[in-house]
Amino acid sequence: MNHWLIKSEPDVFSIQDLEKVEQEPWSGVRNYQARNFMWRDMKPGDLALFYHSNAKPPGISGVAKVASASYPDPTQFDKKSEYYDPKATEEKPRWYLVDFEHIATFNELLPLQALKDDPILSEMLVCQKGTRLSITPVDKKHFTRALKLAGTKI
DNA sequence: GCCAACGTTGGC
DNA sequence: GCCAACGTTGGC
Repeated sequence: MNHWLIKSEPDVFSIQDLEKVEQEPWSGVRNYQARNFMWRDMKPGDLALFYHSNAKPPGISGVAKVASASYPDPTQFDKKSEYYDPKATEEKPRWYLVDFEHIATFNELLPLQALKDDPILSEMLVCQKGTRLSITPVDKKHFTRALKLAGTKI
């Protein structure tokens, strides 16, 4: 099983939103590296840290689970969508996504600063300067450590 | 609001 | 295929 970190701006879609809807298609990813992770590497049952970016403060807010195989992101075909891609066709889709299912919401956000202050978690990609990828692979040891610091068991 | 980092676009 | 210009991300 692989572990991941997925970023979302809480103003747009937060862990609380995911908790409400229970499951959500991760649409709108328009970066090839992030797409490849979803399309090629994510498997149903994989677990992801849910990270709030552009938040005050930013940090990990909970855990989600990959709940589907990958399939074409329908918003790429929708002319009314802000994620519409004129170069994508139904025959040759460009963008793929998976569904995520809510697993846990942390009692308290695990802030980015706490990740940076931790000798183990500070190795994570999200702590490195200039890492803008919205989906990154995470070592199991980092995933486990984050849950421990958050005081959450799943 | 600033700005560093970095991905994408398009002219050549 | 190079690379400058441009746009976006996201912490601060």
